[in-house]
Amino acid sequence: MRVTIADVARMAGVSKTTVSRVLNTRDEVDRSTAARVRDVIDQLGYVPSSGAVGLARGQSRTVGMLVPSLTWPWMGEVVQGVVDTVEAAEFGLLLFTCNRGTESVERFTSQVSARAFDGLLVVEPENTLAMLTALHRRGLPVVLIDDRGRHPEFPYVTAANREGGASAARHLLAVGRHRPLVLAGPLRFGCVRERLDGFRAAYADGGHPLDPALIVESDFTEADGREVVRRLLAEGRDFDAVFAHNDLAAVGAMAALRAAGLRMPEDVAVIGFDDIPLAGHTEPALTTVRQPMREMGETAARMLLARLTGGAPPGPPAVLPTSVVVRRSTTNG
Amino acid sequence: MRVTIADVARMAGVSKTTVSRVLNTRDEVDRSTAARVRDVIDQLGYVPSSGAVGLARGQSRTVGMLVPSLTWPWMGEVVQGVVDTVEAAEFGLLLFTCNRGTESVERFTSQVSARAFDGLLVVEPENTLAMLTALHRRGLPVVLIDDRGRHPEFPYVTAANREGGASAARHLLAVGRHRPLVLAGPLRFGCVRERLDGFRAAYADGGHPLDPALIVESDFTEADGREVVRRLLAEGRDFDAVFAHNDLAAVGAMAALRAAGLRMPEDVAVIGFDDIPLAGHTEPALTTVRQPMREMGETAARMLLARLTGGAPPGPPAVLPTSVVVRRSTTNG
DNA sequence: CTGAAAGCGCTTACAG
DNA sequence: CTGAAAGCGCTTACAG
Repeated sequence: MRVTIADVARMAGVSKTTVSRVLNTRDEVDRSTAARVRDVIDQLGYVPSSGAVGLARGQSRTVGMLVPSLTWPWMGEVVQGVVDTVEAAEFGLLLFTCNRGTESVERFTSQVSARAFDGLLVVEPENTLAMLTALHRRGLPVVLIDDRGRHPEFPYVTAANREGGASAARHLLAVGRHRPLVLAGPLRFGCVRERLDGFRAAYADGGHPLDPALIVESDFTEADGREVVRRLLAEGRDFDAVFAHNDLAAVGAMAALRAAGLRMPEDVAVIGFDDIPLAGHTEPALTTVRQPMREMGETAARMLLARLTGGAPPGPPAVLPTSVVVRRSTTNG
Repeated sequence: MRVTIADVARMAGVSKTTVSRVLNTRDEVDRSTAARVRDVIDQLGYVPSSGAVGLARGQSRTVGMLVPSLTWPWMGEVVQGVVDTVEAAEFGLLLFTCNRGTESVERFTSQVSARAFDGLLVVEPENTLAMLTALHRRGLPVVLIDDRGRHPEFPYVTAANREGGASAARHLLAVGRHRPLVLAGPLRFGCVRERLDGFRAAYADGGHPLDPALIVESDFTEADGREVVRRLLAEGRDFDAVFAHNDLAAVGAMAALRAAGLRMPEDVAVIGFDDIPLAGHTEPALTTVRQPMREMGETAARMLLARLTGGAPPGPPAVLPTSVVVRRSTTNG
């Protein structure tokens, strides 16, 4: 049988109220009484029922996390950062995905109403934004981990995309590349426009304004990255570098370059964005702009916990710095 | 304010008992009464509090999952399989990691005692086995997703390691390799011994017994895979293939082979185990024995849910088939 | 410093 | 078919 607070109270010869007080370390308890109660707790191995505590207190000490997919290359880092932070605060983490469309969204929404968690972390909400806004207005604390759009309604954490793009440009300029191809992501995403802006501005500053014909929209997939570069090479376009807006597209670009018999980095230098695990293992290894995914998860979790435990107000977005990880695809020096 | 069952009861002109009955679709309710109650529920947007339901019923409709790390290359697939299955059954998934040693293990244990979840899924419990055994004996349903050891006490799901090793051997034999190097994982792991046994038996069957000097223990890391192969090449060992017990070690082996100026697959064919995302992107792309990670997650979740909802007894282990994914590292035909 | 009692929002015998 | 009441295991005014 489960050990309850009543068992502890009986055995310690006090009321449940008193046990509850020592559990919650209120200082109104006599020291020797408290010590006795603590002894009994240890002896019985008593642990409060989280469900009962949650019901009585009106909160669950649990955080929800909604992700589009767990199989994206960088998602593990984000979730790891969140789990670590949430566990350290002695909260639980309830994980949801919304990969099955409407059905999962509805199921998810009802979990919220069921008060299964006190606050919510969301990664890149593309089709759940309306739902999230409604939940947020009803009072659910929400923090976004999101690069793709701007959501003034929510606190969020993101990477320094503009500066990331600029640093990619400065790196390519430093290795002497003046005609870069930009393999951009979908231009409807905020992060894509920012990376592009930063990159463009830095090239202009460097005295080599971008050729508009060498800015091409792609869709973040390896297949499309490969196809776009193949096509441009077939058209005879001239470029000495590729800045891909994510590593997967960069890998596709590298495949197309290799197929065309071009050497990297001698003929074309390639730089990506993300620093997924794969980046260190391509041939040549891929130089890339690193997004601090784990730190982004940690930061988002801390922001949410601050609201939940401290009652802190929403607070400004957190923009975490990127860094260029230099590998062989841009330099063999 | 939160809508409760009392609100619904009042508005529908019935007792809370009746509302609870229609919620739980007991058939003892008059059809028109039930319809009226359902109307009110929709109108109010009422959703039962999961905490209260859990307390009253003595179970949480939540499954716990304990993983060593979320950043391992194949972990995303496993967790995705679990989440999908658990969500479809309208259970929640509470995620834990134990990457911070004793402290996290203790915190985790107390979550169990707190009855935060009804059953537990565990991935490769290396240092938590004692704790898990204790929990299991106290009545917590546990299912393992584990290749590394044999745990007769628990139901588990695993891949067909022996057959996987045998299929690697048959593939290498089919491409004409008779002197393979086996880059084994740590021999204390069950999966390693099984992969080795299957591989050895298939080579013996093929008329080419393995050379014991070409079976080398390594530690599943890329760095060690590289170092081992480098050393063997330096010693002048003669082999025409490498069977690495995981893809990461295979990638290390490929780096060492390339550094030695050997061509793949012409001089040495390489086959790995796992089929992590990276495998399709190495140069040459890596042939490997695929473990169905997502299916393993799904299966484990189903086994656990069967116990939780159907009260089914523990049941036998599930052994899922592997398959050889042929890429360029073993054949350019 | 301590305890009796009400309450959190449900479910479930039990009685009718 | 329906409801009053007790109970799940806690917390928290309130009173002393």
